[in-house]
Amino acid sequence: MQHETTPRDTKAAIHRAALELFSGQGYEKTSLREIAEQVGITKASLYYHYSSKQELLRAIIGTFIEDVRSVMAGSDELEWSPESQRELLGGYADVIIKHRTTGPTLTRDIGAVIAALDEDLGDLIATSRRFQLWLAGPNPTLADRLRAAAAIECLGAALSITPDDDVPESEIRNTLLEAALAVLASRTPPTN
Amino acid sequence: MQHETTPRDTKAAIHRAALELFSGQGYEKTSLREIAEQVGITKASLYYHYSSKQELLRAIIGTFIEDVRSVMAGSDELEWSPESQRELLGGYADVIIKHRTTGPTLTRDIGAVIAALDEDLGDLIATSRRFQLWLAGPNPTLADRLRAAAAIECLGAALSITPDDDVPESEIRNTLLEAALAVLASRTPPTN
DNA sequence: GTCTATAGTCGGATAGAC
DNA sequence: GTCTATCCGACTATAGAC
Repeated sequence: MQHETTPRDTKAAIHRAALELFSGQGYEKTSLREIAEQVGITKASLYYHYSSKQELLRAIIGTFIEDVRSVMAGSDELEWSPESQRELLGGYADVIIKHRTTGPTLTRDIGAVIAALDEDLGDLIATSRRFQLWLAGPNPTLADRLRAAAAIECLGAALSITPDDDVPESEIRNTLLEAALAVLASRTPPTN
Repeated sequence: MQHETTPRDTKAAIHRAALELFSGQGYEKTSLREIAEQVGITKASLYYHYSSKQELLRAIIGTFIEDVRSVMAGSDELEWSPESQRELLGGYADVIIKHRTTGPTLTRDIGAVIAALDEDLGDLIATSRRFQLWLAGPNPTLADRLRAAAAIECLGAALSITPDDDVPESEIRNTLLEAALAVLASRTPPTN
């Protein structure tokens, strides 16, 4: 009862507003003035909660990055097998679907995201490479690695679902997971 | 022998420099000052050749967009069949591979590209929707449409090939085309 | 915690001399 | 065709009053 607005609400409101604006019009095109306006405070107050625009972006993508890293890191511990391959790919699908709302921000302003990741970027790229390689199976050819990349792209299609097509999440998950597995299994072209 | 530099060279040099910088650091983050600096002229001179930053972007993505539109428009004329499906998907793969260098710019700053397309955007989206729907086959379910989206994403993996992996383009094409077709054929999950 | 005010920077774009 | 010089606007960020 010390303030008329609960202290933590403002920070959360900023987070929400920023996510909305970043998704809608991109990171670069969104100014702190706009965010502050939407929340109903001024730019200066915003700086009390987040010390820079980048830190705000980091706060938004942070949990997503953590989840992705955690799933990918599974490839360092699990032995490759068709079953574990399916399991990890499924986990990856889950993470993408879970963070669907963050998707547009990530997709539209990769450059800004990369800049925000800064020192964590190296780790993430390395982890991602290992994941992709693991996914390609034992003794992979170049084509196998290409297929692994394509399979990952497949799951990214979950980000392209517009809100008005309200497909249940479980169907998105199953359909795309099967699609990704089909990609991995698509060796030796039948005709060409 | 009228000038020390051939007249048309400057315009081409600007185009090259812009493509390089846009790909490397994104459209928004690249300033006209940087581009001019790299070419060895001033900002003002740049405006002699391109009347705005957007027009420069349009020049870069223009031929790609035209090629994509042209391939997708094929779905308006061809009757659906497994063969025509394969043919159109192959054509799409060809276009993406051909314009691989433009890829990063397109991927990284979708927002700017959309803004640059402006009045052509409506057409392109409509064409793209029809293409995706056509690809999903006759009387498609929601899952079929999802698979069509995923198949298209698959081919996008061609954009993620780093220059140092020098896989021959024909192998990229065949591998990804087979992968995309596998996605479309991945109906009725075996277990779930 | 929130405000006003402002510093300081950089962006895109134009005018006009050469 | 290229330059110098300059405009205007918007942005991030900080200082300091309340």
